[in-house]
Amino acid sequence: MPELPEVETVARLLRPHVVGRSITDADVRWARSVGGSPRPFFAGAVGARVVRLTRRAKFLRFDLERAGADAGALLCHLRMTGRLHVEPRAAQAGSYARVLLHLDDGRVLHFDDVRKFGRLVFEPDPARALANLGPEPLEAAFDGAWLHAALRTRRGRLKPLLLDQGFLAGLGNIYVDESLHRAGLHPLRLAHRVRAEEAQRLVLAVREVLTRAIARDGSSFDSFYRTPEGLPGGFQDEFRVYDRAGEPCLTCRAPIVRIVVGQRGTHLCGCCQPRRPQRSSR
DNA sequence: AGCTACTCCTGGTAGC
DNA sequence: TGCTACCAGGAGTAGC
Repeated sequence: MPELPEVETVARLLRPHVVGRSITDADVRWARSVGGSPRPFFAGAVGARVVRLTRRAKFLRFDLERAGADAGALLCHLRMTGRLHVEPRAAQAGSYARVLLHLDDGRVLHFDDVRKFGRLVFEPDPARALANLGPEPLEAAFDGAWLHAALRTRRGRLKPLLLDQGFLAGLGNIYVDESLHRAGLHPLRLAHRVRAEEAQRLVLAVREVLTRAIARDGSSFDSFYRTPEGLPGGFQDEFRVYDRAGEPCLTCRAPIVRIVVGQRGTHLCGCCQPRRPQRSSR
């Protein structure tokens, strides 16, 4: 599933192909993919020029201009099976193509999405649309002190909170499981009981996992995620718990177990991630 | 307000 | 072989 590292990879690889290009036409093949109504999408996108492509949380943001003035943005969320890629005009659209944007260099930006959960919408005020997201985990503001203070105000379990994009932006099921294992924290730990040094460990684990995953162009454990170039990522080779139920923990050899937390498959090592906090030595 | 359950979708797979 | 039932999952929304 595209999470922060996958979306970051898509932004990096797509950028040289779309920044500076004008959108000359749009072909909407599934209306809900553009927010339900093709007409405002068409009006917002066609004739505009892409001046920037950035990532915020799991969103791709294509900033648009008309006659040199800001003209909103296209926001794309890939959800589980969305894929963006640029092809020559002659290339045939796949059977899962949901939106096609024709560019002024004769090429076409394809938004494919098997499960139709993804979105490519026109947003006149992108800053407002993205305003409720939590901090970026790779930015300096996300540190142990911030996380500890933020966790103390929450009554719920650790994992559902880390998946909440309003709390922290960009993590999904895979990277939460991987980060919690590396930090030695059980996903069902109560957020407000996480101690300062544990929050610090979690910050370092999240940063480490995301940085490694970005370096490997994300994770492709099934057939869905591919870079815009059509290649799989490589971080699935570094999974320690995700999709490894029954296999030995790479740290202690105990079998990885799979439980369900907030309707999500959750993978952990019961030995390295104890349910009760370890006694502090001091 | 803050948390949990349900919904959207479809391909793949397990079971018969 | 071919059918059915069920699973995966991000995030918006409804409900407690």
